Amino acid sequence: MGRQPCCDKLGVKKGPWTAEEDKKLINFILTNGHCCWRALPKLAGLRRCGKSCRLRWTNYLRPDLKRGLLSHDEEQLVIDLHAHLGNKWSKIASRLPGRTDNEIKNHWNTHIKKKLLKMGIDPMTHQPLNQEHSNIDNSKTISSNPEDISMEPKTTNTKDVEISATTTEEESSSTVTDQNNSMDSENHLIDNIYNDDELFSYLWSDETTKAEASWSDSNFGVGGTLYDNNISGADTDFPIWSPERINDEKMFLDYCQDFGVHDFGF
DNA sequence: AACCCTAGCAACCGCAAGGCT
DNA sequence: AAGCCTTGCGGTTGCTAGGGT
Repeated sequence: MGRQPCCDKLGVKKGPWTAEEDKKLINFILTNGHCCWRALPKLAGLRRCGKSCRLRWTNYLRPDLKRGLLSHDEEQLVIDLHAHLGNKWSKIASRLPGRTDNEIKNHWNTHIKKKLLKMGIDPMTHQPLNQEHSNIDNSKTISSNPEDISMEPKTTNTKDVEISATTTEEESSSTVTDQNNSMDSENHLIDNIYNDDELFSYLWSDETTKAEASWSDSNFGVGGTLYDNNISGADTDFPIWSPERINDEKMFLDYCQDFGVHDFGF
């Protein structure tokens, strides 16, 4: 029988999204959530495949996304996590609130890879290029097994990220640092989100009053949580932004105003 | 001014995983 | 247990803007 294509190719638009399409997608998701990506385009009046809609939403339209280049700390975290996890971009992204796997992957390929090469470090193995072979027998200091890597070459200061050797320890230690990191990131997120983007002020501006109801019900998760924790990875252990996480309600409302959801009826 | 080259990023594609029946 | 469906992931492509000649 074979796999059913993700969408009937006929009549499905591809390529860059228009502001109008973005708006439709945002409106629909704010109103109805995204219960079924496959059915979403039809329901939202979009000539796109569900996959494309999901990608657009998760990589570009989600209101909890950070925008702009990765900070030095974030970059360092990516390097450390990559040393540990390899090309598991979604897992890496799950440790960086507001960042998407696609964004991190792109950043890795365009910036970090080059930086590491310039510093004489193999971006895949995280070992010094000229020592790759001589270190094969010296696995105590630098292991070729990603699970065992306890130290990356000191590319930059690593004070903010320390990943211990074992998997379980890694989880707990990185959780602690992630929490610190994500608290900062969270503040950053609230400060920075969408401040500078005219497109978004347009996209989030009007025709969204019907979304009012959905903000208070379960469309965005239990008890009004804005986002499903699984959006960027199943094992997220950093604090996910949600109204509950913001201490007082006013702060939440301020936050909403920051990216234009004041028009949704708050 | 026109052309070429390159870097960066958004989006697509194919496959895999997991859930459901 | 098997097959189907949906979603998620990682690799890759292609467009565009900016810089250089």
